[in-house]
Amino acid sequence: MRVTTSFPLGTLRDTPSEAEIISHQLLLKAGYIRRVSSGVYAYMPIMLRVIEKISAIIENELNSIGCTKLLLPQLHPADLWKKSERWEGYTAGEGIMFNLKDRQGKEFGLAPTHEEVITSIASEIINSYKQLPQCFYQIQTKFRDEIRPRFGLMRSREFIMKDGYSFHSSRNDLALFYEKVGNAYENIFKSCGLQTVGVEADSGAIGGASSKEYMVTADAGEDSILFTESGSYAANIEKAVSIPSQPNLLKDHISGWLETPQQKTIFEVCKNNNLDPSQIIKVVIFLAKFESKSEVPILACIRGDQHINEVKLFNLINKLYRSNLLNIEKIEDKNIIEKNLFNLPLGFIGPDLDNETIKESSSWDKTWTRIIDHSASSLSKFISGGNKVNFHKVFQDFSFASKDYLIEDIRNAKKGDKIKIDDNEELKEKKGIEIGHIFQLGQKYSEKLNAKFSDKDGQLKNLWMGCYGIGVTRIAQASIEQNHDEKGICWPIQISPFEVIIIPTNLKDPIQRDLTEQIYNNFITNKIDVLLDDRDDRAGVKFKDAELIGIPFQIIIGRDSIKKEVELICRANNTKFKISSDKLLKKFISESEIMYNKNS
RNA sequence: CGGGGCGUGGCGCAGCUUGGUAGCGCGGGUGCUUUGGGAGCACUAGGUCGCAGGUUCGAAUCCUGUCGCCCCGACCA
Repeated sequence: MRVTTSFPLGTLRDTPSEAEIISHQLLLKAGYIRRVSSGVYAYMPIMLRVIEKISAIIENELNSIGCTKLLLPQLHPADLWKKSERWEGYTAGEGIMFNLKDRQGKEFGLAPTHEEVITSIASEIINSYKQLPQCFYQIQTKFRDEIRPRFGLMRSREFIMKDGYSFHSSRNDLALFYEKVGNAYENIFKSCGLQTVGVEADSGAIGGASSKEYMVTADAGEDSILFTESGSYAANIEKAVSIPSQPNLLKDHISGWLETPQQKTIFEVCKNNNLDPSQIIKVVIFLAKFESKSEVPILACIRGDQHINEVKLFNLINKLYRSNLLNIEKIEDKNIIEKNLFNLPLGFIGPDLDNETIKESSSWDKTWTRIIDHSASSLSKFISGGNKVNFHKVFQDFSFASKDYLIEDIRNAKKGDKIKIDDNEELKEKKGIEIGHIFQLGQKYSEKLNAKFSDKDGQLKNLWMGCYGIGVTRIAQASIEQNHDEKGICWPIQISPFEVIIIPTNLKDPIQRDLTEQIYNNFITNKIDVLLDDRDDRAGVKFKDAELIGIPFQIIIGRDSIKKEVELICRANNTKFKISSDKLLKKFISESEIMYNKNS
């Protein structure tokens, strides 16, 4: 490709002010993407080459474990999503699915994911266990109506994703294939030159049993991951389970009521009464809203030095009730409290808050669903709200084990916690960018969509399913987050838009010009991804651009052309080789091979 | 949706407090000089100051509304 005639670069001198994190700034500054609307980007030619390289790596690896590529529609009829009972949850209220009506008034959604479509199609073509297992995948634009798109391609409303769906005759076969995909994923990310961690994850709205996320570790990441140094454990903070630190037990002589005027937070109560947060039980109230329109008030208790994990809480409540849970939110709004609750001593609530606090006139469930975290239930003596404004009290031998209280894990694990009682290893925390996610869905979708096959005994059974995602555009940006310096991007060679860029420093010099053409043609003939910066610009400009766009190798053609000598420079570590032009190709091939092997 | 900030040429910004008819740097074009680290000089094109109302003799500037964008939070395969 020649910059002047077929590959305009579109780099910017200044960093656009809209970008906050480095990878987003570089994508814009180096001319890879242009913003069209909030969370909607155009991928410029140079970006498309990166996307295609990543896609090729993915395809290669998935094909090798027997997956088959296809392409599914992006416009999905609402009926299909109503069958899986996801239409309401994905469109109404907090819905993330763009949806629209055609001229007949028929409803459609723009697909954020394809379980429904693939399941209905697969069930039409799969009839017998003899056809199993099968795995179909596609690489395609997905849509999500993000409330707040941010960080460029990291959280955008339109993005390219590889999504795959597998079908199996048994739970066991699914589990085996899931492992296989996990291995393929490790290979894919390695081949992309990325450092990733596989972590246990929450399976979220998509549902299903087991789920694993692949994270690129980077400070700009939006997820927190907890792991042990030895690698024995790694999980998303949403999912992580740990042993809380030991509490400071209350002294024996403390008992009865504590007057705590205006002390509504744990911090204030501790400061004014010389207490430790682990001696207090914090009570937080939530409202759970269900698809069936029913609303259930939740009383969640946890030790004062710990935090409630709302994902765990959500999953727990979702399991507890029949109807689909839409969301849970903290009850904070004064109007809502006044309308539904009676004399709520906000800031002074205890675990024994009376059901009488819920007004008869309220549309809510009339009893509190009481959930106590293990960290709280194990305290035999503790301080909590007195259910009376300006008072806390000491609870002694309070029995959470009675039938009114559910003792569960609703706690955020945190760094410093231990994993096992007999193991001293502590959890560490890092930020991560989720670039892949694999799930064992089980039979959730095949049941809803009636996707069956005949087993060996001729019996109709529901298909077992897995689903597997990789954020293609997210990989591109995450890679920049991991591979850049003060000059710009340093692509891993495997996903770089070009392997090498040729920079003639002075094209007016006929010797340089001829040598440039000769080298360029030679590289093209040898099927090397080469970009020729044939702009009639000063050398400095071309050097800066080459560094900014991050091509791993540069060939500088300059003064020594007369001696048929050129320079080969490695972008990442700035090693330079002065070399005769007839040995250049060979040298480049050996150097680039080293780089390919090092990264993968 | 709550809090904060910003919309002025392709990009980065000044001007707004105190109204007087738009400016700087970079980028673009042309010419000459220069040519291994974002060149110099000269000339030049390009903006209904997000949009709509209002106040005023006069609005980028003041007022009202509205749209868009960014950041924090809530939210999130």
